[in-house]
Amino acid sequence: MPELPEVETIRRGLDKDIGGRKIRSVDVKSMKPLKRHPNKKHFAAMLEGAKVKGAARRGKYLLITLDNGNVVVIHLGMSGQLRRAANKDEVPKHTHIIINFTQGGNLRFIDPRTFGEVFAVAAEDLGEIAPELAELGLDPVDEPIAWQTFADMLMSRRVKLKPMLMDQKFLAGIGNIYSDEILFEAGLRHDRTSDSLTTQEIRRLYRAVVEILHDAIKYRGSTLADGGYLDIAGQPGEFQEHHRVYARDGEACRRCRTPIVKARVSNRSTYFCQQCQI
DNA sequence: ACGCCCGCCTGTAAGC
DNA sequence: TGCTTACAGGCGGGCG
Repeated sequence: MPELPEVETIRRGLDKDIGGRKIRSVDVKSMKPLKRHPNKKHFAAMLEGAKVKGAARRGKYLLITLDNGNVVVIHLGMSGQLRRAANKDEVPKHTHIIINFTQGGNLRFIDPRTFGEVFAVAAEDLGEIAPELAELGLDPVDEPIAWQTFADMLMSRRVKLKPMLMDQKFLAGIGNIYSDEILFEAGLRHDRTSDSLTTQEIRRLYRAVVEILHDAIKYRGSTLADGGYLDIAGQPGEFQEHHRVYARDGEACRRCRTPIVKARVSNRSTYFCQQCQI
């Protein structure tokens, strides 16, 4: 659920909200998200007493940098949320970690399905502890991709477009929702192979990747019917109102009025317009 | 090299 | 009404 636009919205909130704050203490309610730590103390000790420098993002990963040289890495998985709260606020179910600030208030990591992960690491050990971060592909929002690089990546492989867009080693940050929206915008079917695209189609796909992600960030991400994604203030996004295919099966295509089709592709819901996407 | 499936997990909703 | 089942999907791993 949280893909690049949602994570970026959270990053901006964090940067503004907790930047400069000092960490007084850390409550670990459950070790579930701390897969890479032997115990609670090992994690807490890397945070306590440090001041937050800022929040960065790589694909779907959040990186909170501290002034003691450590980095807190957060992946929200499918149902992870970060929430700013006051000390007296009720602690909801599935709250795994609470980071308390000296100025008052705290930041909570909440995750019902526990696919998310949190770990702290010395910045210089990041590559060793988290090789998957080093393997991430280009971030289409963080670093503008050269047109030729994009075309080369497509032409050098024979893969289906949807799995390719969702491959974090190719481009970082795109998941199930935005791959469908990007493919609609580009007018391409999910099962077209990467090396079958004409120059014009490559250009359309390239443009769609950048446009859809920027647009989604502008509307602060997508909050689906299950309310799985909320920003750090607990506010939903609005991009779901602009979805043209995702979760719109049976509804009329906004471009041609043909009903949007839902298919199950490699065990994932895929939405597309049979008329507009070739 | 690539496609596809599974397991991880829980809340929600549909179906019998 | 109450149970069972399917579904939501990010990601790593395994298999064909």
